[in-house]
Amino acid sequence: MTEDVPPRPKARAPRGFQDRRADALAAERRILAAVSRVYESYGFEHLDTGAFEYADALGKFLPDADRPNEGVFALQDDDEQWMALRYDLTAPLARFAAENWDSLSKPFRRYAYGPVWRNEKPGPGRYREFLQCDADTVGSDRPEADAEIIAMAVEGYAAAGLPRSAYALRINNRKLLNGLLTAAGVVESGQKLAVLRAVDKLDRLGPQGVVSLLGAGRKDESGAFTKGAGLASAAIDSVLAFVEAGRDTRVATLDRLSEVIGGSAEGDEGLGELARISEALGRMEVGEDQAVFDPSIVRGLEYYTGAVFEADISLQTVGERGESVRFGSIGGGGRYDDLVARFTGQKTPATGFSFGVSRLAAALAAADGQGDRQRGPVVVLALDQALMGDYFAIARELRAAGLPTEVYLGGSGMRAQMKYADRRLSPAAVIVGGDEIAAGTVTIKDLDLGRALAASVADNQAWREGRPGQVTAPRGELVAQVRRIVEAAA
RNA sequence: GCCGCCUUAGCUCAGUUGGUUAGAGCGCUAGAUUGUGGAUCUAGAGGUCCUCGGUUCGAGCCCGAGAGGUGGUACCA
Repeated sequence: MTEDVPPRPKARAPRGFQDRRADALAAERRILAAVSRVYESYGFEHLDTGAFEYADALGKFLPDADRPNEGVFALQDDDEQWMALRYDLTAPLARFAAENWDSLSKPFRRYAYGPVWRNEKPGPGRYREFLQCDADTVGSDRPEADAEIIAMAVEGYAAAGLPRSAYALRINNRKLLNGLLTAAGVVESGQKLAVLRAVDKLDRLGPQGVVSLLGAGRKDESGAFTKGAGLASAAIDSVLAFVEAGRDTRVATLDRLSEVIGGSAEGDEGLGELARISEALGRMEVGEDQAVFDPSIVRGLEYYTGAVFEADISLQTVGERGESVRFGSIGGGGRYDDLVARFTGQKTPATGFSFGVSRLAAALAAADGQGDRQRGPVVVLALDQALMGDYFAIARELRAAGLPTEVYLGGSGMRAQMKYADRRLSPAAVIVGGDEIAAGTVTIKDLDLGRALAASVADNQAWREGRPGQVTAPRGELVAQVRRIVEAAA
């Protein structure tokens, strides 16, 4: 009988999706706990919403029949409605706030964290599923609300464990550049957008590159040509002067900006908002090195209407192959006064910030040298089938005493069991065979001690017979002996 | 989306002008060591040579298309 062999599926994660193991998860959990504590200390309430939203709630990236998954992961519900996985936490917040507006106490302040999904080309440090952690204030147009968001972001990074010198929040206001462009006679929206994109590339291309992109266009090393914004040279000069207006302190930058902006109504409004943010940041004692006014910050998102924030990490690390590893932006946000209005028709001021948790975790791991590995449990070796009951009794006793413990459940011999415990980074192994049962004792091995000694032992016979870190104690001392070893390891 | 490069064992890679049975290191499993982790030695398992089509007596190698990966660029709510 010949049977068709069913094709075997290839075991692989979808591209852009990653498996995270205990070490990475523990790091994420630490970050989320630390940042949540900061948010709650400012009075923000925790909110969780579902992974899916109806597509029309997600904004202008609606799935259409031809390309339903452009940018988002979308599917059609059994009532034909399009639903899509959320691509950030802000759109669901806007929906929630609009849906519950009448019953919420205003301003509504909430924080949220969870995975978001984007259906786009993955790259290094860029996934199609990743964690964000957001805090937003809905219903306050005060610049002080922005200042508070900034202060929390700075505090959040510190609480997560980033060294102060490794990060900074860069702050700008959309109204400044808008006002400047209006004053310079640039009113066409496509052209404005091109200017924003050009300015955004200052850090990567430098002033020269930005000037080309503001003007006719730019050809890169690969020969590809990017069309420019087509500004006149006078306008280019004023944009460049604006972009380079950054000074050592927030107040000095403000002074310089007021010289450069040139008195448009919108520009003055932006300056006024930044001044009040500056005042509040000063009184909240947010350091000049932690929160910087930087006119070149744009944030691509079109929905921002006022202040914009972006967190940069300056950490430079070296990867496994000696290449330098750069982490991009590790968070961003800003003021979006029109998002809730999409649902309610009423202009509702809102401002918020989003931590890129996954990137932050990667940055932290690089900063402190790959981070700590999670310790394994105490392993009770299964040496004798007839004694399995005793092994489970021992494990129960240890767990009851608060010591994570497992009985080895594989089928391999003792050597493999020791190796198993070693590779799990277990602090101790409990060895009970016929000898111990007969004598009423337990043998406990301190695996860390052996790990430390291993380097200096060359001869296997000596290594084995030396039995480093191994004690045999009366059965009644089991918990005390194991606890001593585990606590020394922690 | 566009341009370049790449795809051979779990991982990193070698593979001669196109010629018999496709290799190495690391890792994995086991033995040397009946009850002891590292090192050493030995053995073993592990392959759709990315896929499909073509050229050829013969293709891992040549040609075409596609997929995936990667770097740059564009976009990025």
